[in-house]
Amino acid sequence: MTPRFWLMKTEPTTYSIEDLQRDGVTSWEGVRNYQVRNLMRDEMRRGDKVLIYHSNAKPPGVVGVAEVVREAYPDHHALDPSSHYYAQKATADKNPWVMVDVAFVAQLPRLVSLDELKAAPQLEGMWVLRRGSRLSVQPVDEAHFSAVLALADQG
DNA sequence: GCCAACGTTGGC
DNA sequence: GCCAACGTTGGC
Repeated sequence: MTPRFWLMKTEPTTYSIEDLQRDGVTSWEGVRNYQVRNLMRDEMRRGDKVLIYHSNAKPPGVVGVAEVVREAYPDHHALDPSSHYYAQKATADKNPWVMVDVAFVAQLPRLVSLDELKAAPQLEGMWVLRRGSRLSVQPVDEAHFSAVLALADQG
């Protein structure tokens, strides 16, 4: 099977790459967008590699690498009224929301900022650079994935 | 804090 | 099923 590549956004004030390094493995709960749900449920596979991206950060950018270690399973937070991720319409019988587990792989030697990603011609077409792209989980070409890691090793 | 982009909701 | 209102994302 072909290895596959992703980018996942997280706000560092909520959950940062440092948090992931500390935890080792974490469940990626709280996705409440159907496009993203479908990608996670139908496309994400164990062993897939993930760029971890800090959004709403100064500056925003890619900070690390993770790996999918558990494929989609029900996001029980959707059923918990006390959870920030409570989804009023979800029931135990009909809970549309899923999460995956990801494991820490590496922190990049340095943050590769959104500005740098935009400026890199080899990253043209990367989804995160698309205007108005709001997918918090998105597929990444293998070439783009490698190019981001290469950028991190430079400068 | 602003606001553009865009997904979701709900009245009709 | 249309579409205006509303909510969220996320860069700036």
